[in-house]
Amino acid sequence: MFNEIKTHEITVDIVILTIKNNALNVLLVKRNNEPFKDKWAIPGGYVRMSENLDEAAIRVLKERTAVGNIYLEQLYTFGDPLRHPVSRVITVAYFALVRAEDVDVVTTPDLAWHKVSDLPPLAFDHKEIIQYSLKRTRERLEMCPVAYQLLNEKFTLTEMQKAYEMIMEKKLDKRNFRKKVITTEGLRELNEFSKSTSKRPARLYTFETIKLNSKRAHFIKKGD
Amino acid sequence: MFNEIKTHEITVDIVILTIKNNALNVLLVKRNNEPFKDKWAIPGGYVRMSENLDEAAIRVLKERTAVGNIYLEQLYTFGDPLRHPVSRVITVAYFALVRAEDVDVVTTPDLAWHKVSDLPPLAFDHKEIIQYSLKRTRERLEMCPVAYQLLNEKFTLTEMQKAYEMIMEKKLDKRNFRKKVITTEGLRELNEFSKSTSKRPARLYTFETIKLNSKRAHFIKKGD
DNA sequence: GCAAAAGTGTTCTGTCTACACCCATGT
DNA sequence: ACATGGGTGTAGACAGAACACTTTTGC
Repeated sequence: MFNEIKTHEITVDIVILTIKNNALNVLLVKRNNEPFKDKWAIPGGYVRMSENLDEAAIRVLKERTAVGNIYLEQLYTFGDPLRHPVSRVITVAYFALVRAEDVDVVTTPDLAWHKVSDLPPLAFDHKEIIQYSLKRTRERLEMCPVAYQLLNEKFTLTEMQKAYEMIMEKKLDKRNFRKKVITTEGLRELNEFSKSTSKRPARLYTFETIKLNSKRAHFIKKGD
Repeated sequence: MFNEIKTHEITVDIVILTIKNNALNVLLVKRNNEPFKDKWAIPGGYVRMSENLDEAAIRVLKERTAVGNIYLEQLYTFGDPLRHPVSRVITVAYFALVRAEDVDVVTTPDLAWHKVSDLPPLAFDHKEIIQYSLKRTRERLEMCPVAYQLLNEKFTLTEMQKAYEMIMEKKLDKRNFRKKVITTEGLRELNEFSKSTSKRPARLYTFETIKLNSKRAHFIKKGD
């Protein structure tokens, strides 16, 4: 009986977020097959028999980007029978936060960063998946300094504040932000200063230790 | 190639929690098939082609219990290739909070409530799934009054405090608890008092409105 | 009348918010 | 010298924590 068929196609799809050009960006691929041919989608792939879900997510991530220092967390599993117009595909969605300076993506007309505030039409339910990943990122931000995963290894407090403001979608008070952040465990003040930008150089900071808020989230280091 | 096989068996498993006998309890079934024959497990079942994941979870829930007023939320998807010793089964875990007074479970030697503080050996990775559901319940408790889903429709503040203490696994201060809870939106003081227990009767309260913290969580009402 | 649980306020402390000016540098 | 972003402190509001006694009832 149709209802009793019990094997399904399972994919992982990954929302890969980074900060680029002063905005939060997500990596999208243009589909070159039906369904949704020529529409943009988040990167994904089938789960293989021999790998667990996290491994599948990491594999898909590495197929698209050469990156070190990734924050990776399972987001939610989407399984509406109609989410895929042709067959039944259940997808385990992940989201990843990556550093712009660490990312090595060869962007082509078919693989590109898009501002999350200005997304093209997306395949499947990928818009919903991206929206949910933003909500989850906001929640994480309040609990542990995941934002550091979006920042370069050395960063100024203004850069960090910009990152928070982008994700939280609201302006923060400079003095209050710095006061709070400086008391954060694991943040270290460096004796180095930004030089690139004109005007007064800003002190650089770095994170020495990060506490994960869940044993089910991963920080993947360069070379893993 | 083996690695490329892309369909999997997919199940939903549900951690069903309630308060019984002054303790947090989880509903378990005794398996009557291999693998793990005669071990306890959380209720689960295969996802059918025509239903989405939430529907599958609700169906499994209703196969085991006749209940109204359920809080139901997707928990996490477990997909380790070795979690099932025989075949590859990926499970989307859910957790449900139900009211003792609403639950109609015919408990038998093969279907019974167990105190979460005193679990028997469990099949598969179900121990881990239960642990994670408790963590999530704690998180939810801090954000929205899901505890009301575990309490009877009318309850005393002491009962509510006991529920919080069981889930948070720590003692709370009576005066502070009451002060905070009474300012909660949606809690209504009734002109009724508990009679059953000896000693001074306690005022009863009820929730009139509950805010969900996520559009992906459900309150399922009686008769749905 | 006594055992048992119900009910009730105040103080302290730490955290979050709002808010405006001087400083160091490059041009 | 001036334009630009970097850097700094204080006061008020609010929320959470600590803490002990009186009240009401059943027996």
